Amino acid sequence: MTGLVRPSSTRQATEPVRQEGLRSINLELVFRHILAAPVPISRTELAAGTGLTRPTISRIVDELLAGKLITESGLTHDGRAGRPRVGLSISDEGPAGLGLDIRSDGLAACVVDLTGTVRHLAFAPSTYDDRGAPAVLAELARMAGTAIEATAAEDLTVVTATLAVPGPVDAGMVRSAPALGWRNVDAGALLRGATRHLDLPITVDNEANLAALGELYASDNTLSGFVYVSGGLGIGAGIVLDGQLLRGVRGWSGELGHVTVYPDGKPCPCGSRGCLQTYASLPAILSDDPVPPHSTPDAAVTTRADAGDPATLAALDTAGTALGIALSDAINILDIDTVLLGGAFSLLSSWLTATVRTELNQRVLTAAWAPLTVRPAQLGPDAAVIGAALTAIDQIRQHPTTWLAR
Amino acid sequence: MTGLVRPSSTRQATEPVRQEGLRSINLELVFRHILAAPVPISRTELAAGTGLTRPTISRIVDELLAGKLITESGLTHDGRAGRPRVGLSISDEGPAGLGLDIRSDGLAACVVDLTGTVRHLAFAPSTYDDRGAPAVLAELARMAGTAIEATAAEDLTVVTATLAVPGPVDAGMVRSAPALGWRNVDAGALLRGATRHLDLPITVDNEANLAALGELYASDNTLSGFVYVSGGLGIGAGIVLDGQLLRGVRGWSGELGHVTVYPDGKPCPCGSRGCLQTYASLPAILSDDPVPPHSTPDAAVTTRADAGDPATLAALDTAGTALGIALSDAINILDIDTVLLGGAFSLLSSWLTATVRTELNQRVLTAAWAPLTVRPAQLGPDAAVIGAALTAIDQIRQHPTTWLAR
DNA sequence: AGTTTTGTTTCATGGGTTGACCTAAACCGA
DNA sequence: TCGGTTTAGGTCAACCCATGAAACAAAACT
Repeated sequence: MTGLVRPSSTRQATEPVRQEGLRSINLELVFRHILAAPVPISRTELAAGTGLTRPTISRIVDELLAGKLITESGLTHDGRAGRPRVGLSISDEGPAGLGLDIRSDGLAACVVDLTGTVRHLAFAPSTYDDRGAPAVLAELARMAGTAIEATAAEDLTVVTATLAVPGPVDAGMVRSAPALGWRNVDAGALLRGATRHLDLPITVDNEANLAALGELYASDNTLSGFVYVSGGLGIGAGIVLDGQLLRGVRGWSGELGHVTVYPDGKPCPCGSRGCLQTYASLPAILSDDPVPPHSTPDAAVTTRADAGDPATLAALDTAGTALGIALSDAINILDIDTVLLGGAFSLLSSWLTATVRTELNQRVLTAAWAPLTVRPAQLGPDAAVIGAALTAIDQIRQHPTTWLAR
Repeated sequence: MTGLVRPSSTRQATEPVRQEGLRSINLELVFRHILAAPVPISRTELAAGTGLTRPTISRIVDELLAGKLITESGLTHDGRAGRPRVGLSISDEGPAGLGLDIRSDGLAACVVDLTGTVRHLAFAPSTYDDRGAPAVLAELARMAGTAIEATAAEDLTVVTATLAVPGPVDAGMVRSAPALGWRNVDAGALLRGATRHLDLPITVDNEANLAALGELYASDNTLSGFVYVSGGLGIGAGIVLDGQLLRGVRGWSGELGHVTVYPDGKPCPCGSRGCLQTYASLPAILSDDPVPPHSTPDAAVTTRADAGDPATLAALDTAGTALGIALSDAINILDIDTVLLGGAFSLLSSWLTATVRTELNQRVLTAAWAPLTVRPAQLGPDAAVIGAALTAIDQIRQHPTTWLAR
């Protein structure tokens, strides 16, 4: 994995750059080169790649080694004459990122190291009907503690945490998360309180946004612009353009579930009519059939579809059509070339993909000469936790100087 | 006007920064501070604002003065004790940007100086039925020559040109512009050929995109995220988020005219059904009534609406509703807070705004707690030319070093 | 004339570069 | 097997150049 880093030729400083700042810029440049290298890279190769001289590279590498951000990983004997090169690669010890996720079926925690490898992944099934937000976040704080302890044994230091929540978030405040029965819950403050002893900086973000970032990492940056559609009790979307998450003015972008599909269609709890959610969310696909006890909506739909239940198949067709219409709106507006079906949709993709493609090909103006990709997400239900952990560590990946200055 | 500049805390270098690069970073920082200042600013104020020391500011200011990017504009006697401050402001001589626009009713050319002031604006009524792209672009090249000559007399040097075209553009290639009857016309190459003697770097972009940038400038950066909807024979949109134009993966974003409003609605020439264009474009509002000779579609609609023609008023209502639905999709997806009605819609706004607002308030999820603004665009039909000229000059505004190094 | 603030000059600092020289560790040919 | 060759990497000087600090000059006010 090479991370979220995208080259950008523009440089916009808001504060002056002094000589010391110069070193940190070049240090970050070198670090990004090491991040981007698929195999361990030598000092000389770095000098050639960055344009800096060997003495400067040596200085910087020494600093990175001292800060445990990179490691020397043995010699490369490639048969050529001369002294073998010393490989440098991102350290799998040192700083790490913690991801936390409140999923419809339980709580998840995840630790990712600097290389982007998942080092810890825990899941605890849970429901939310009977418990309030403080209890849920206290439980999550316990899981965070366990994750930090477990990875500390492997010489990892968790430096930041990101919490994924199924709903729009605004500076740590969860505006509304119907799946959890939350309204205006200050999840950031609650979690900070519950993890006070850990002293972690905590960020809260939308689940679909983080899952999109997870998929971006997992794709090794082969995706340039895509929508991650997360199906569940509601429908959310994370939009990535040019390797960057599109957050909107207030961070409430990606409300695909409330895009109008049929202007005079079914009423939606939001007050509008014909929202995508009323056709393609799990409750809509299940219509009024109750979910059997000890099962989940996700499982109920897949088992019925597998069994060939005609009502369910018809509902999936309706859902796919509606999803395709909403997505073609998004693509006409945004000009992106890939759709990732995530959340519950990743399990249902075999019933949805064809229908979605049909609608896209008909309705997206540029589809005629620029093909679109529709495929299930890679990381499945763990996309959001992993994305959250990766986001947390990405701050250090992009700005290693802040970690070195700790 | 303060320009497109937005502070960005991230710094991502792809090439090493040496001492000289350091100076250029700080030079650009200082230049942006001067751009952002509403009134002439002194060296000492710059030092306080940027965090650099006065000697450094003096050095940089000397360079900017030598390069004619700024001028010393007299002393400020504000009654306080001490030596009076020497005001520094953006030069209204020196580099300038040229904008060119192929409008449905004619050709336009515009020159804007570094301060963002329009210094030259010319319009030549014209139709396209009888002429091919080469003839049109040759005419435009003549207008460019005149504009450059006229402004050279005022000590302005046009350094770049941007061409606005009503249709999706891809590296200078106009994919399709139905209003002009163009398909796959390499407008960039043709214009470069016709202006070879002027030796200008030429960019081609979508008309709605450039108009959006024009409105952004004109708003003095009070807009953070907005959609500029351009009504005409078709419907296009320019989307600005965080002060930056959203171009999409291939630069084809903003195809609002082909957003699906009624999935089983009227067929559209694009092959789909129920596209916004089939309800809200000028031809749709005029339905089948022919435009009188010596009039334009724009004028025909406004005169009929002013006269209270019931069919036209009904059509405007349908158009407003469809526009509101499509815009609410865009806002749910993008999270922006302002809609600017541009092109022909700016003339029709008194009949459209209320209907659009109604739909937005019903269909946008966040409208309940975050109010939306809907208003006509400020610059009217000249938005695109002005935006094009501003884009051209904006390269120097953002990276003055490239101009100094010429 | 003294004060205050602005803008400039002078000098020291410090980072990066160049270039030279050196060591380490592989290969190669005798 | 051994010394020569080749390449990687480290170390040291000298230099460049932008910034910062402090002293200095300029132009207003009191």
